[in-house]
Amino acid sequence: MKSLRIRPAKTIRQKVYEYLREGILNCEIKAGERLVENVLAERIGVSRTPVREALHTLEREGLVEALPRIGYVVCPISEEEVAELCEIRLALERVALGWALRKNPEKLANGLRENIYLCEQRVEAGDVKAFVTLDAQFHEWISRVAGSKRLMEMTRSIRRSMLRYRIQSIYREETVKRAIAGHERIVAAVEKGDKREAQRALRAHILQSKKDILYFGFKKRDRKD
Amino acid sequence: MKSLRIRPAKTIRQKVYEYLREGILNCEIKAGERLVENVLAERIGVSRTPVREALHTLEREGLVEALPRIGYVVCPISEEEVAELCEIRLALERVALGWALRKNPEKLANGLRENIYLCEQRVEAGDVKAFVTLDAQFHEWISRVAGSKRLMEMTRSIRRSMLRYRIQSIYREETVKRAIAGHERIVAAVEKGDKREAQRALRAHILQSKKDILYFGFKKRDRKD
DNA sequence: TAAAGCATAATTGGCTATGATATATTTTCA
DNA sequence: TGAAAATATATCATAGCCAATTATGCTTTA
Repeated sequence: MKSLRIRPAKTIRQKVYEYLREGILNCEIKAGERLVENVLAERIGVSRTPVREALHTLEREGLVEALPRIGYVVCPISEEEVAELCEIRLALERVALGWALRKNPEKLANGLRENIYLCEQRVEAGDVKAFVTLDAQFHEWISRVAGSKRLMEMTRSIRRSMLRYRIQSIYREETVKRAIAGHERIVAAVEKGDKREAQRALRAHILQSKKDILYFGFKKRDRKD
Repeated sequence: MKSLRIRPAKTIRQKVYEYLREGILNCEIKAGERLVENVLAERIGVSRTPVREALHTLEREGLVEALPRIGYVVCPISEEEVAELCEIRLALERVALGWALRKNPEKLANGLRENIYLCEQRVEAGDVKAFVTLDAQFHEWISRVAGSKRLMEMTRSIRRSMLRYRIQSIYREETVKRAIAGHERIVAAVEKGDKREAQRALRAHILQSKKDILYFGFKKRDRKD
């Protein structure tokens, strides 16, 4: 019997792109660091072409800056940008939540409720790190039920970008528990079918996470420039 | 005296990208049409490399779909997508308007007021088509004053995508005049410093344009599938 | 010594050619 | 007719090359 393959095999440029993206988001590749086509190609063991194209994709996503004929550098970070991203994210996820509630509130509620269950289970077991993935899934579920591929891509991209900053705060039990409480409030409103309250809860949740990020991600800095 | 050049010369891939983008937005390249690297490269008179990279950019922007190992096709259009885009656009421009009002309301008001003046001038002179550009500039100004490069890119990209649909409605004197009136209401609120009214006006304006697009862009269709 | 000028290196942009791979289409043959 | 095989098509990827541009280090000179 032939094997059914829905997803085509990943192209090399996708693999390279994802590899570099993860490196940047996990801060293994630091802000300001240069990315040189040749060096990367040799290190990874592929030709320049897919590396080049992966860098272009990263540029379009805003993770690296392309300086023509000079090279690529990982974009630096700033508090303003975090605040910016949070507000854009909030606006987009509000739209997603509205659509999801209109389209299929039961499906929405069920998925979110299950996610919270998994979160609590993991956190109780001491596995705080699992929250990174589960949190992403929580928010992605909203966009998924909303049914807009475009909106899902946009929110996902923004959430990803923020991972660079969240990394400082997201592993703390304190912030994780607060985030789960935020999720809980959203789900409760969704289950009651209260759209306004759900959006208020989403707003509060995202703004709280913004505070956490800014506090834990930037408090230690002491730059003068 | 030598000319000062801040912006480096455009790369070929940028030119190809813009060329194809305009073609798609103006509907000279129709939805469903295939884009073949070789054919385009030969027709344009460049090698395959920049064409390829331009296609990747178009894909990331959502104008073409990449079928791995098969080719590229111009994305089809649908009413749902237009509605989607309008709502996303509304959410993002609301954010932009809020920031712009907070940052520099005078600069915002002055730019918008001048734009309206230019619009009226052109329309009175019978040049309805000029509105396409001026309308883009009106909305871009809001994002520009807001001061977020990211937000500006996002709203611009969405507005551009919609040009494909707007093309049907935007040249009609009726809709142009209605749009200018919408702009007028926004500016009036901005000049009074009334943020809530400004956002209401923006909302009304964008939703009206949504109606126009859906009416003039889709009323003639009679598909059965 | 310090500044200016020059040569060189580094890096991406772009072109060409070629082969690999996956999909679509046509032909062949039972 | 219908399935299997061959062919065609288009992207994916590699390799190597040159061009354009910027950075850098060295040399020269006042």
